[in-house]
Amino acid sequence: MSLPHALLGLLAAAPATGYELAREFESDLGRYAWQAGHASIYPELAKLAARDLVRVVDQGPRGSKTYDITEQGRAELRSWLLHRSGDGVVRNEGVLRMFLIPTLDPDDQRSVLTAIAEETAAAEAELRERLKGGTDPRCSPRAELGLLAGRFGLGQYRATHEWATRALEELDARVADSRRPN
Amino acid sequence: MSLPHALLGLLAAAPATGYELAREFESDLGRYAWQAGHASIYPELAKLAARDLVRVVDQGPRGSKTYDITEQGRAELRSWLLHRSGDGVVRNEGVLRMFLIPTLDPDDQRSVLTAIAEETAAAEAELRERLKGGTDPRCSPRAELGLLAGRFGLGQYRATHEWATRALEELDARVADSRRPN
DNA sequence: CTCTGACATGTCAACCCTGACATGTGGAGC
DNA sequence: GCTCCACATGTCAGGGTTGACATGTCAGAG
Repeated sequence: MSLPHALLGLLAAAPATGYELAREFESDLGRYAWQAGHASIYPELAKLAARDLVRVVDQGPRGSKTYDITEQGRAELRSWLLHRSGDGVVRNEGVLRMFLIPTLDPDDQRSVLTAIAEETAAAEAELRERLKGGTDPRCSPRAELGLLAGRFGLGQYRATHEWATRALEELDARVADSRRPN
Repeated sequence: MSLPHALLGLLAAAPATGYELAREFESDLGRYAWQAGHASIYPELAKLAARDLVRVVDQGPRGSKTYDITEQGRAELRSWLLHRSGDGVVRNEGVLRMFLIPTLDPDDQRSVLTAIAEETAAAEAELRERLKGGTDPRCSPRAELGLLAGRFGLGQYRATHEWATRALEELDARVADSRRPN
Protein backbone atom coordinates (compact mmCIF):
# COMPACT_ATOMS: atom_id res chain seq x y z
CA MET A 1 0.00 0.00 0.00
CA SER A 2 2.41 2.69 -1.17
CA LEU A 3 0.18 4.27 -3.73
CA PRO A 4 -0.57 7.34 -1.57
CA HIS A 5 3.16 7.93 -1.16
CA ALA A 6 3.82 7.53 -4.84
CA LEU A 7 1.20 10.19 -5.53
CA LEU A 8 2.56 12.48 -2.83
CA GLY A 9 6.02 12.10 -4.32
CA LEU A 10 4.91 12.96 -7.83
CA LEU A 11 2.96 15.96 -6.60
CA ALA A 12 5.93 17.08 -4.52
CA ALA A 13 7.87 17.47 -7.78
CA ALA A 14 5.09 19.41 -9.50
CA PRO A 15 1.29 19.91 -9.33
CA ALA A 16 -0.65 17.69 -11.71
CA THR A 17 -4.06 16.36 -12.65
CA GLY A 18 -5.07 12.79 -11.96
CA TYR A 19 -4.81 12.11 -15.65
CA GLU A 20 -1.21 13.29 -15.81
CA LEU A 21 -0.33 11.21 -12.76
CA ALA A 22 -1.85 8.17 -14.39
CA ARG A 23 0.40 8.66 -17.42
CA GLU A 24 3.42 8.98 -15.16
CA PHE A 25 2.76 5.43 -13.97
CA GLU A 26 2.90 4.17 -17.53
CA SER A 27 6.58 5.02 -17.96
CA ASP A 28 9.63 4.15 -15.87
CA LEU A 29 7.84 4.54 -12.57
CA GLY A 30 5.38 1.81 -13.46
CA ARG A 31 8.00 -0.26 -15.23
CA TYR A 32 10.14 -0.94 -12.21
CA ALA A 33 8.73 0.66 -9.10
CA TRP A 34 4.98 0.80 -8.72
CA GLN A 35 2.01 0.26 -11.00
CA ALA A 36 -1.34 1.98 -10.77
CA GLY A 37 -4.23 2.67 -13.10
CA HIS A 38 -6.57 5.63 -13.06
CA ALA A 39 -9.20 3.49 -11.36
CA SER A 40 -7.11 3.47 -8.20
CA ILE A 41 -5.56 6.93 -8.62
CA TYR A 42 -8.71 9.06 -8.65
CA PRO A 43 -10.21 7.55 -5.48
CA GLU A 44 -6.81 7.75 -3.76
CA LEU A 45 -6.46 11.46 -4.61
CA ALA A 46 -9.88 12.04 -3.08
CA LYS A 47 -8.80 10.22 0.07
CA LEU A 48 -5.56 12.21 0.27
CA ALA A 49 -7.50 15.44 -0.17
CA ALA A 50 -9.85 14.41 2.64
CA ARG A 51 -6.79 13.94 4.88
CA ASP A 52 -5.44 17.36 3.82
CA LEU A 53 -2.28 15.86 2.37
CA VAL A 54 -3.08 17.22 -1.09
CA ARG A 55 -5.30 20.01 -2.28
CA VAL A 56 -7.07 21.04 -5.49
CA VAL A 57 -5.33 24.20 -6.68
CA ASP A 58 -6.95 24.67 -10.05
CA GLN A 59 -9.89 23.51 -12.14
CA GLY A 60 -9.24 23.43 -15.86
CA PRO A 61 -11.38 22.99 -18.97
CA ARG A 62 -12.59 19.40 -19.22
CA GLY A 63 -13.55 19.14 -15.57
CA SER A 64 -9.89 18.65 -14.80
CA LYS A 65 -8.63 19.20 -11.28
CA THR A 66 -5.00 20.09 -10.63
CA TYR A 67 -3.71 18.77 -7.32
CA ASP A 68 -0.78 20.02 -5.27
CA ILE A 69 0.83 18.63 -2.14
CA THR A 70 0.26 20.43 1.17
CA GLU A 71 2.71 21.02 4.01
CA GLN A 72 1.24 18.06 5.87
CA GLY A 73 1.60 15.99 2.73
CA ARG A 74 5.26 16.89 2.47
CA ALA A 75 5.79 15.96 6.11
CA GLU A 76 4.10 12.60 5.57
CA LEU A 77 6.19 11.91 2.46
CA ARG A 78 9.41 12.86 4.21
CA SER A 79 8.70 10.67 7.18
CA TRP A 80 7.91 7.74 4.89
CA LEU A 81 11.15 8.23 2.97
CA LEU A 82 13.31 8.52 6.07
CA HIS A 83 11.79 5.73 8.15
CA ARG A 84 12.63 3.02 5.69
CA SER A 85 12.40 -0.32 7.40
CA GLY A 86 14.61 -1.84 4.72
CA ASP A 87 11.89 -4.11 3.49
CA GLY A 88 8.40 -3.61 2.16
CA VAL A 89 6.18 -4.97 -0.55
CA VAL A 90 8.08 -6.75 -3.30
CA ARG A 91 6.31 -8.28 -6.22
CA ASN A 92 8.05 -8.72 -9.52
CA GLU A 93 6.90 -11.17 -12.11
CA GLY A 94 10.08 -10.89 -14.17
CA VAL A 95 12.34 -11.71 -11.25
CA LEU A 96 10.10 -14.62 -10.32
CA ARG A 97 10.61 -16.01 -13.80
CA MET A 98 14.36 -15.80 -13.36
CA PHE A 99 14.10 -17.69 -10.09
CA LEU A 100 12.31 -20.53 -11.75
CA ILE A 101 14.48 -20.91 -14.84
CA PRO A 102 16.38 -23.92 -13.43
CA THR A 103 13.15 -25.91 -13.46
CA LEU A 104 13.34 -26.00 -17.26
CA ASP A 105 15.39 -28.40 -19.34
CA PRO A 106 18.67 -27.01 -20.75
CA ASP A 107 17.30 -26.09 -24.19
CA ASP A 108 14.43 -24.11 -22.73
CA GLN A 109 16.76 -22.51 -20.22
CA ARG A 110 18.98 -21.32 -23.01
CA SER A 111 16.05 -19.89 -24.88
CA VAL A 112 14.78 -17.93 -21.88
CA LEU A 113 18.21 -16.71 -20.82
CA THR A 114 19.00 -15.61 -24.36
CA ALA A 115 15.76 -13.66 -24.51
CA ILE A 116 16.53 -11.98 -21.20
CA ALA A 117 20.05 -11.09 -22.29
CA GLU A 118 18.77 -9.55 -25.50
CA GLU A 119 15.90 -7.69 -23.90
CA THR A 120 18.02 -6.18 -21.15
CA ALA A 121 20.66 -5.10 -23.65
CA ALA A 122 18.03 -3.43 -25.80
CA ALA A 123 16.30 -1.84 -22.82
CA GLU A 124 19.58 -0.50 -21.51
CA ALA A 125 20.51 0.99 -24.87
CA GLU A 126 17.09 2.55 -25.29
CA LEU A 127 17.14 4.01 -21.80
CA ARG A 128 20.68 5.31 -22.20
CA GLU A 129 19.64 7.04 -25.41
CA ARG A 130 16.66 8.58 -23.70
CA LEU A 131 18.73 9.87 -20.80
CA LYS A 132 21.40 11.26 -23.08
CA GLY A 133 18.80 13.11 -25.13
CA GLY A 134 19.01 16.09 -22.80
CA THR A 135 16.93 16.57 -19.69
CA ASP A 136 13.71 16.31 -21.70
CA PRO A 137 12.69 18.70 -24.45
CA ARG A 138 10.19 20.30 -22.07
CA CYS A 139 12.62 20.58 -19.13
CA SER A 140 10.02 19.17 -16.72
CA PRO A 141 10.21 19.72 -12.98
CA ARG A 142 10.20 15.94 -12.71
CA ALA A 143 13.38 15.70 -14.75
CA GLU A 144 15.52 15.05 -11.71
CA LEU A 145 13.23 12.27 -10.54
CA GLY A 146 13.64 10.80 -13.98
CA LEU A 147 17.40 11.20 -14.11
CA LEU A 148 18.18 9.47 -10.83
CA ALA A 149 15.60 6.80 -11.48
CA GLY A 150 16.84 6.32 -15.02
CA ARG A 151 20.38 5.73 -13.88
CA PHE A 152 19.07 3.24 -11.39
CA GLY A 153 17.29 1.41 -14.18
CA LEU A 154 20.46 1.45 -16.26
CA GLY A 155 22.37 -0.28 -13.48
CA GLN A 156 19.66 -2.89 -13.02
CA TYR A 157 19.50 -3.70 -16.71
CA ARG A 158 23.26 -4.03 -16.91
CA ALA A 159 23.43 -6.26 -13.85
CA THR A 160 20.64 -8.45 -15.16
CA HIS A 161 22.31 -8.66 -18.56
CA GLU A 162 25.61 -9.74 -17.05
CA TRP A 163 23.87 -12.27 -14.88
CA ALA A 164 22.06 -13.81 -17.85
CA THR A 165 25.22 -13.87 -19.94
CA ARG A 166 27.15 -15.64 -17.24
CA ALA A 167 24.34 -18.12 -16.69
CA LEU A 168 24.36 -18.88 -20.41
CA GLU A 169 28.10 -19.50 -20.43
CA GLU A 170 27.84 -21.89 -17.53
CA LEU A 171 24.93 -23.63 -19.13
CA ASP A 172 26.92 -24.20 -22.30
CA ALA A 173 29.92 -25.38 -20.32
CA ARG A 174 27.79 -27.85 -18.39
CA VAL A 175 26.14 -29.23 -21.51
CA ALA A 176 29.47 -29.60 -23.30
CA ASP A 177 30.83 -31.31 -20.21
CA SER A 178 28.07 -33.88 -20.05
CA ARG A 179 28.33 -34.64 -23.78
CA ARG A 180 32.06 -35.19 -24.10
CA PRO A 181 33.37 -37.47 -21.32
CA ASN A 182 31.80 -40.72 -22.52
CA MET B 1 -1.30 -12.92 -10.13
CA SER B 2 1.77 -15.14 -10.42
CA LEU B 3 1.32 -17.00 -7.19
CA PRO B 4 0.16 -20.20 -8.91
CA HIS B 5 3.28 -20.17 -11.07
CA ALA B 6 5.53 -19.54 -8.11
CA LEU B 7 4.04 -22.59 -6.42
CA LEU B 8 4.31 -24.70 -9.57
CA GLY B 9 7.96 -23.68 -9.86
CA LEU B 10 8.80 -24.62 -6.30
CA LEU B 11 7.02 -27.94 -6.64
CA ALA B 12 8.80 -28.60 -9.93
CA ALA B 13 12.08 -28.53 -7.99
CA ALA B 14 10.81 -30.88 -5.27
CA PRO B 15 7.54 -32.04 -3.67
CA ALA B 16 6.62 -30.12 -0.53
CA THR B 17 3.89 -29.38 1.98
CA GLY B 18 2.10 -26.04 2.04
CA TYR B 19 3.95 -25.22 5.21
CA GLU B 20 7.35 -25.76 3.59
CA LEU B 21 6.33 -23.66 0.60
CA ALA B 22 5.27 -20.87 2.93
CA ARG B 23 8.73 -20.87 4.51
CA GLU B 24 10.33 -20.75 1.08
CA PHE B 25 8.62 -17.40 0.54
CA GLU B 26 10.21 -16.02 3.68
CA SER B 27 13.74 -16.20 2.26
CA ASP B 28 15.23 -14.84 -0.96
CA LEU B 29 12.19 -15.66 -3.06
CA GLY B 30 10.01 -13.38 -0.96
CA ARG B 31 12.76 -10.81 -0.53
CA TYR B 32 13.05 -9.88 -4.15
CA ALA B 33 10.65 -11.81 -6.33
CA TRP B 34 7.25 -12.60 -4.89
CA GLN B 35 5.70 -12.51 -1.46
CA ALA B 36 2.98 -14.80 -0.16
CA GLY B 37 1.71 -15.90 3.22
CA HIS B 38 0.17 -19.23 4.14
CA ALA B 39 -3.26 -17.61 4.00
CA SER B 40 -2.97 -17.34 0.24
CA ILE B 41 -0.87 -20.46 -0.32
CA TYR B 42 -3.22 -23.09 1.08
CA PRO B 43 -6.27 -21.97 -0.92
CA GLU B 44 -4.14 -21.64 -4.05
CA LEU B 45 -2.81 -25.18 -3.67
CA ALA B 46 -6.38 -26.40 -3.44
CA LYS B 47 -7.26 -24.51 -6.63
CA LEU B 48 -4.22 -25.91 -8.44
CA ALA B 49 -5.16 -29.41 -7.31
CA ALA B 50 -8.69 -28.89 -8.63
CA ARG B 51 -7.19 -27.95 -12.01
CA ASP B 52 -4.96 -31.08 -11.90
CA LEU B 53 -1.78 -29.00 -12.05
CA VAL B 54 -0.61 -30.38 -8.71
CA ARG B 55 -1.50 -33.48 -6.78
CA VAL B 56 -1.34 -34.71 -3.18
CA VAL B 57 1.25 -37.48 -3.15
CA ASP B 58 1.53 -38.13 0.57
CA GLN B 59 -0.23 -37.42 3.83
CA GLY B 60 2.07 -37.12 6.82
CA PRO B 61 1.58 -37.01 10.58
CA ARG B 62 0.06 -33.67 11.57
CA GLY B 63 -2.51 -33.68 8.83
CA SER B 64 0.20 -32.57 6.47
CA LYS B 65 -0.26 -33.00 2.74
CA THR B 66 2.72 -33.26 0.43
CA TYR B 67 2.06 -31.85 -3.02
CA ASP B 68 3.83 -32.63 -6.26
CA ILE B 69 3.51 -31.08 -9.70
CA THR B 70 1.74 -33.04 -12.45
CA GLU B 71 2.61 -33.30 -16.13
CA GLN B 72 -0.02 -30.67 -16.91
CA GLY B 73 1.43 -28.49 -14.20
CA ARG B 74 4.86 -28.74 -15.76
CA ALA B 75 3.44 -27.85 -19.14
CA GLU B 76 1.68 -24.80 -17.70
CA LEU B 77 4.84 -23.69 -15.90
CA ARG B 78 6.95 -24.12 -19.01
CA SER B 79 4.56 -22.18 -21.18
CA TRP B 80 4.48 -19.35 -18.63
CA LEU B 81 8.29 -19.24 -18.51
CA LEU B 82 8.71 -19.28 -22.28
CA HIS B 83 5.95 -16.87 -23.27
CA ARG B 84 7.39 -13.98 -21.35
CA SER B 85 5.79 -10.80 -22.58
CA GLY B 86 8.68 -8.80 -21.15
CA ASP B 87 6.47 -7.03 -18.69
CA GLY B 88 4.23 -8.12 -15.86
CA VAL B 89 3.35 -7.08 -12.36
CA VAL B 90 5.99 -4.88 -10.76
CA ARG B 91 5.57 -3.56 -7.28
CA ASN B 92 8.56 -2.65 -5.19
CA GLU B 93 8.36 -0.31 -2.27
CA GLY B 94 12.12 0.07 -1.98
CA VAL B 95 12.55 1.11 -5.59
CA LEU B 96 9.67 3.55 -5.25
CA ARG B 97 11.51 5.20 -2.39
CA MET B 98 14.59 5.58 -4.58
CA PHE B 99 12.49 7.24 -7.24
CA LEU B 100 11.23 9.82 -4.83
CA ILE B 101 14.51 10.73 -3.14
CA PRO B 102 14.96 13.95 -5.18
CA THR B 103 11.83 15.36 -3.53
CA LEU B 104 13.78 15.66 -0.28
CA ASP B 105 16.13 18.48 0.67
CA PRO B 106 19.87 17.73 0.30
CA ASP B 107 20.46 16.76 3.95
CA ASP B 108 17.63 14.25 3.94
CA GLN B 109 18.73 12.95 0.57
CA ARG B 110 22.18 12.29 1.93
CA SER B 111 20.78 10.47 4.91
CA VAL B 112 18.59 8.20 2.80
CA LEU B 113 21.27 7.51 0.19
CA THR B 114 23.82 6.71 2.88
CA ALA B 115 21.43 4.27 4.47
CA ILE B 116 20.81 2.60 1.12
CA ALA B 117 24.53 2.35 0.39
CA GLU B 118 25.21 0.77 3.76
CA GLU B 119 22.29 -1.62 3.61
CA THR B 120 23.08 -2.87 0.12
CA ALA B 121 26.74 -3.37 1.02
CA ALA B 122 25.76 -5.37 4.09
CA ALA B 123 23.14 -7.36 2.22
CA GLU B 124 25.59 -8.18 -0.55
CA ALA B 125 28.24 -9.33 1.91
CA GLU B 126 25.77 -11.44 3.82
CA LEU B 127 24.41 -13.03 0.66
CA ARG B 128 27.89 -13.67 -0.71
CA GLU B 129 28.81 -15.42 2.52
CA ARG B 130 25.70 -17.54 2.36
CA LEU B 131 26.34 -18.58 -1.23
CA LYS B 132 29.96 -19.40 -0.54
CA GLY B 133 29.00 -21.58 2.42
CA GLY B 134 28.56 -24.57 0.15
CA THR B 135 25.41 -25.55 -1.66
CA ASP B 136 23.50 -25.88 1.61
CA PRO B 137 24.36 -28.35 4.36
CA ARG B 138 21.39 -30.48 3.30
CA CYS B 139 22.10 -30.33 -0.44
CA SER B 140 18.48 -29.53 -1.22
CA PRO B 141 16.95 -30.16 -4.64
CA ARG B 142 16.17 -26.45 -4.65
CA ALA B 143 19.84 -25.57 -4.35
CA GLU B 144 20.14 -24.66 -7.99
CA LEU B 145 17.14 -22.35 -7.80
CA GLY B 146 18.87 -20.68 -4.88
CA LEU B 147 22.25 -20.43 -6.58
CA LEU B 148 21.09 -18.73 -9.75
CA ALA B 149 18.70 -16.50 -7.84
CA GLY B 150 21.35 -15.67 -5.28
CA ARG B 151 23.78 -14.53 -7.92
CA PHE B 152 21.04 -12.40 -9.39
CA GLY B 153 20.49 -10.79 -6.00
CA LEU B 154 24.23 -10.19 -5.66
CA GLY B 155 24.26 -8.27 -8.92
CA GLN B 156 21.25 -6.21 -7.97
CA TYR B 157 22.70 -5.27 -4.59
CA ARG B 158 25.99 -4.29 -6.17
CA ALA B 159 24.30 -2.19 -8.86
CA THR B 160 22.14 -0.46 -6.29
CA HIS B 161 25.13 0.19 -4.08
CA GLU B 162 27.11 1.74 -6.91
CA TRP B 163 24.11 3.85 -7.90
CA ALA B 164 23.69 5.18 -4.36
CA THR B 165 27.41 5.87 -4.01
CA ARG B 166 27.50 7.82 -7.24
CA ALA B 167 24.39 9.77 -6.30
CA LEU B 168 26.02 10.68 -2.99
CA GLU B 169 29.15 11.93 -4.72
CA GLU B 170 27.16 14.12 -7.06
CA LEU B 171 25.09 15.41 -4.20
CA ASP B 172 28.21 16.47 -2.33
CA ALA B 173 29.66 18.04 -5.45
CA ARG B 174 26.50 20.02 -6.05
CA VAL B 175 26.29 21.24 -2.47
CA ALA B 176 29.97 22.27 -2.47
CA ASP B 177 29.36 24.01 -5.78
CA SER B 178 26.47 26.07 -4.54
CA ARG B 179 28.32 27.08 -1.36
CA ARG B 180 31.57 28.31 -2.87
CA PRO B 181 30.99 30.56 -5.89
CA ASN B 182 29.61 33.59 -4.02
C1' DC C 1 -19.37 20.84 -39.96
C1' DT C 2 -18.35 16.42 -38.58
C1' DC C 3 -15.53 13.10 -36.92
C1' DT C 4 -11.80 11.29 -34.47
C1' DG C 5 -8.75 10.95 -30.79
C1' DA C 6 -6.58 12.71 -26.73
C1' DC C 7 -8.06 14.72 -22.50
C1' DA C 8 -10.45 13.95 -18.14
C1' DT C 9 -13.01 11.83 -14.37
C1' DG C 10 -15.58 8.61 -12.30
C1' DT C 11 -18.01 3.86 -10.56
C1' DC C 12 -18.43 -1.01 -9.79
C1' DA C 13 -18.07 -6.02 -9.50
C1' DA C 14 -14.70 -9.43 -9.22
C1' DC C 15 -10.54 -10.82 -7.56
C1' DC C 16 -6.30 -11.00 -4.71
C1' DC C 17 -3.81 -10.40 -0.53
C1' DT C 18 -3.01 -9.54 4.45
C1' DG C 19 -3.49 -10.03 9.29
C1' DA C 20 -6.08 -11.97 12.74
C1' DC C 21 -8.44 -15.68 14.47
C1' DA C 22 -8.95 -20.66 15.13
C1' DT C 23 -7.53 -25.38 15.80
C1' DG C 24 -4.91 -29.24 16.51
C1' DT C 25 -0.48 -32.60 16.53
C1' DG C 26 4.18 -34.48 17.47
C1' DG C 27 8.65 -34.33 19.58
C1' DA C 28 12.10 -32.69 22.89
C1' DG C 29 13.38 -31.28 27.35
C1' DC C 30 12.55 -31.05 32.20
C1' DG D 1 3.68 -36.49 32.64
C1' DC D 2 3.69 -31.86 31.38
C1' DT D 3 4.87 -27.98 28.91
C1' DC D 4 6.52 -25.57 25.17
C1' DC D 5 7.50 -24.95 20.46
C1' DA D 6 7.70 -26.00 15.73
C1' DC D 7 4.78 -28.20 12.62
C1' DA D 8 0.54 -27.93 9.95
C1' DT D 9 -3.80 -26.37 7.99
C1' DG D 10 -7.53 -23.68 7.57
C1' DT D 11 -11.23 -19.46 7.45
C1' DC D 12 -12.68 -14.77 7.17
C1' DA D 13 -13.32 -9.73 7.19
C1' DG D 14 -11.28 -5.71 5.47
C1' DG D 15 -8.75 -3.41 2.21
C1' DG D 16 -6.31 -2.84 -2.24
C1' DT D 17 -6.22 -3.51 -7.34
C1' DT D 18 -7.95 -4.40 -11.99
C1' DG D 19 -10.64 -4.29 -16.09
C1' DA D 20 -14.83 -2.98 -17.85
C1' DC D 21 -18.34 0.23 -18.16
C1' DA D 22 -19.89 5.00 -18.37
C1' DT D 23 -19.76 9.85 -19.51
C1' DG D 24 -18.48 13.99 -21.33
C1' DT D 25 -15.26 17.87 -23.49
C1' DC D 26 -12.00 20.16 -26.47
C1' DA D 27 -8.99 20.72 -30.58
C1' DG D 28 -7.53 19.65 -34.99
C1' DA D 29 -7.99 17.32 -39.50
C1' DG D 30 -10.61 16.72 -43.49
